[in-house]
Amino acid sequence: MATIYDVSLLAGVSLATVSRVVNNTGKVSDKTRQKVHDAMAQLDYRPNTIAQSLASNRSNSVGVLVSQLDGPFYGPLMREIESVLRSANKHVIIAAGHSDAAQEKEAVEFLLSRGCDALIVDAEIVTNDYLRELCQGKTPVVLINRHVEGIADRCVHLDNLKGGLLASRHVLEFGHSRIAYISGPLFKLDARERLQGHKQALAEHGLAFDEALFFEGDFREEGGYEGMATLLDSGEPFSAVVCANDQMASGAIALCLERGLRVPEEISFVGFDDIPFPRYISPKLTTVSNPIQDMGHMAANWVLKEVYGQSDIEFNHKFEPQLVVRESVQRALG
Amino acid sequence: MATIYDVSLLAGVSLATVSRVVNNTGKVSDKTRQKVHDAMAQLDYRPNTIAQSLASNRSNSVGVLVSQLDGPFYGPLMREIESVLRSANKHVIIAAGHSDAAQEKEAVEFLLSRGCDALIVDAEIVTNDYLRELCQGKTPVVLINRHVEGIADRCVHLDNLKGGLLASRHVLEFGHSRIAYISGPLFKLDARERLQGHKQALAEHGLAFDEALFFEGDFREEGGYEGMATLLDSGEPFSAVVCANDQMASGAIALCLERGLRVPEEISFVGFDDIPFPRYISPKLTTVSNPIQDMGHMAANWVLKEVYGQSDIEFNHKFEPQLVVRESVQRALG
DNA sequence: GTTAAAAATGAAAGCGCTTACATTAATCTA
DNA sequence: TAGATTAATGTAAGCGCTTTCATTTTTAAC
Repeated sequence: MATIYDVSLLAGVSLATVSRVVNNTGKVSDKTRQKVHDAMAQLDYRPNTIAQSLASNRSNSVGVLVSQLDGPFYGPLMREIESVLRSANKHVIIAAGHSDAAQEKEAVEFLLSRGCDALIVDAEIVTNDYLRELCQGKTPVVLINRHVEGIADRCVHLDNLKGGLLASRHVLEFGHSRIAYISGPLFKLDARERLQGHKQALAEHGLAFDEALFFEGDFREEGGYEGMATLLDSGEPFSAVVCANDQMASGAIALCLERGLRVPEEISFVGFDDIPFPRYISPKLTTVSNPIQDMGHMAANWVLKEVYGQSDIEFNHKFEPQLVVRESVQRALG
Repeated sequence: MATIYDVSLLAGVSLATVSRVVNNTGKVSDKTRQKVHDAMAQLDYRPNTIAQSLASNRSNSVGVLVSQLDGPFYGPLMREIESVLRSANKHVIIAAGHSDAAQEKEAVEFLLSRGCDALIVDAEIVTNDYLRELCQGKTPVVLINRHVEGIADRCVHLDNLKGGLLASRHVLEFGHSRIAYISGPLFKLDARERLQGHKQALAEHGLAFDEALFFEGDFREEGGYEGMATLLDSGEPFSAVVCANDQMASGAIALCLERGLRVPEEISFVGFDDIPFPRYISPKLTTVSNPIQDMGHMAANWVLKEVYGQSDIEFNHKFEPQLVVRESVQRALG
């Protein structure tokens, strides 16, 4: 592999000049530039990005921490981030936190030691204090899906409370009053916020929150399935189920269909996130949109702007969920 | 950030010695090692991986190229790769090819120039010649989801033909004879191989392949939905649909349900890949398993073994699909 | 107590690039 | 046309680490 030195030799110029044309910095005469380009082409020269990073103290890479690499939620987020960054010729190092404090921290360390110019972090478990300290460091950090006091200007997040409100209000307005709730794991902030929205909606309609109609799931199909079974088996009557995400809603609906319950005729369902798949089940799932891609877009552009001076997007911290009415909620009987 | 030099100063030893204890190479007396460890701890020293890479010509990073970052198929693949590699303290740089030749090549260039120690490549579009040449290079490469003559020892792939055979045989054995086929995009090898399996199964049963019952989709829900509409609207009779992947099957089933067709009573369906979601629709989708995670595991371990000398897994090139019988196929009437 | 072998350590030359600064060439001004 | 600007190029010192090779220290052998 040819080095910059080989190029300078062949072109008959100095290292500095080659570097200038490679990076398009400083003044270079057209004639010289051409010579250098020719030499680069002839040698099939490609800069060693590692050496560039070391010398310039810039890695042109940004670290992304998500809790999982797969799933309908993080996939689109990463896709959006990668796409924005790549079109600016930056690239992405991805690490997974697996919803574990130690792994999240280790991943951050890792990305930092890898010389990332910035971090986009979707941390579920680590404490606010840890994140505040992280933001103190010299590597710029954006937080996704999390609102942390004191560093609000670094957070891109969804108004989960409002989302929860929207979902539950919808079924309430359809006349349901016995409403089961399948929650996400409560160690996750968004799960707690959505639940809070639900409770608030209940209160608005003068209804008390009933522990017997509550199940703490895992944000996955399995949890919804299991939660639905538990709820049904408890014997408590209810006519609608609000699920803290679409995956659990899908699992819950699957169980209902297995047991021969008709949806939405006998039980209504609302989800959360508006992931693609449940649009293809029957009934099509009524849900609350989560503009995760927009948030990824925003985070990536923030990095472009703050770190590379390349974007002039206006920073928007808080994204609004919206109710997406489809077919899984029906008016309560009686 | 403390450098190795600071550590050497504080510990009162040379750079070389610090490097030795950091990398656990060469001989170092216990006493010295302890001094160095103390100094590192005191300074909160963490090696600069970029400098390490430059000096050692080893980046401890492996590049992964997939066609998409999201979706039910690539997510688990990446998860598995990241997990294996990370537990060996390597890390992953991910790039997306977006099913476009130029982008795939650019991504490979990018990963190469980034100094990856190895590449795991799921390339859909670039030619076999390109891949053969790539494998010639000094960076070791494993190919996933693709079988290329001449470099078969670098390929980890699924027996798609057999999978296609399994799927179609299943409906054939249930007595169907008018079988529609919704294919993946034919520029993709796996789509072609699966189709070939279908044709072969047809031939085994003395049936001719009928163009009128064929639709070329896109491996996404939309394509299945659209394909189903086209097929239905064509007026050609058929009692079963074989889909080249589960996503298209889901889209196709969704359309049927919209039109009030009962599945599987009126139309039977088989999918391919066995992704999680369609297990939660009704009817549960009969499909063919695609051990994508196993393949990712294998590819990652190959890298560990060949590049880092760390694994002693036995290399398995070809993975076998299996029929997963659920509820979406019913005996043909008459 | 020598001497040879082994173990521990250090000196220093890179790895391929960037960049401040110095130098030289070209252009302008009066 | 001398002197002052400005443009173009080159020199060389790093960036933080690894690694070869030489040197010193310790241990072993007799």
